[in-house]
Amino acid sequence: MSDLLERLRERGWRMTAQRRVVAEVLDGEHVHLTADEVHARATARLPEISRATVYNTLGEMVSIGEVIEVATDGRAKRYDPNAHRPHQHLVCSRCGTIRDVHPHGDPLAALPAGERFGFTVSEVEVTYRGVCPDCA
Amino acid sequence: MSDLLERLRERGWRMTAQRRVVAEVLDGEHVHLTADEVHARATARLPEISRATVYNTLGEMVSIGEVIEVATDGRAKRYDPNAHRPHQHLVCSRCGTIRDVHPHGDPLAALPAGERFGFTVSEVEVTYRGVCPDCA
DNA sequence: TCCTACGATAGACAGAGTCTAAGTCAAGAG
DNA sequence: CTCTTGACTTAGACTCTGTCTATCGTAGGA
Repeated sequence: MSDLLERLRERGWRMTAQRRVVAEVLDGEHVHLTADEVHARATARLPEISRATVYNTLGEMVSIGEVIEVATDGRAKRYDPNAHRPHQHLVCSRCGTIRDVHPHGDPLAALPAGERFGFTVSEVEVTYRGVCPDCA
Repeated sequence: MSDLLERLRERGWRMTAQRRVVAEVLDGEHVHLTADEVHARATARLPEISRATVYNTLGEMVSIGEVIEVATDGRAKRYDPNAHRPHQHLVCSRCGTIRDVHPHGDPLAALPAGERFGFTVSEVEVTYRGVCPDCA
């Protein structure tokens, strides 16, 4: 557990109680939390942690690539600590559950040059939608 | 043009000046606008139209399937009147501009049965990200 | 132990979207 | 054509998510 914390330390991060708590919350969850959910869980362990710090810390983790930001429905972003392996998401349209999935092939290759309109395309995000077994 | 307006009438919509203007704005644009951009353009033709009405009207169009809502990371949702033909989106990560693209192959086929976890997968949404020529 | 630059904090602010109560008007009935 | 009615519109307050700023605190090196 908490090799996320280990990797952050290796990157020269100053290790504060707040950052430790945020990393632990993310690492301990199997579902993808919103920033405010992370804040709520962090507050349980460290009552004086502020919302801004949670947002900052999450933002920093995202920018160094340790965590992925997932925008599922235009509501709050969710944070996915499982950044070390490329994966896509499978979302239940009823209950909103998100699962990580690993499709084969490179979806980027499916976009021909003639359809790129001069963009420098760097990434592709695939979201499968359906109904999970529990909701069916 | 404006068969969107025609289809709305056929669905028994009460035809008000506001709805007409919103439909015309959407129909006349080839880029995908945010709700507030739709409001700005609508205001140019009908100065007293309110923001709530634009949101309501867009929401209704989405719910009857005449318009697609595109949620890009954290930013404002954009509205895509091109709902009758399947397509995917190419988003500029700087300015948020969205273009429709048509990749080849069926992205649904890339998800093997063993990765579906019992879900009935019905649709897939692919978003390519990059930097557009103007922002480069 | 002491310093100081990096990190944390509270709370104001901003953007996107929703809700409500009250007023308006499209379109069917007479 | 006029009346009636309930669907539609409005202004603006409100909520939610996220950002910024000024100030305070502290991790970790000297």
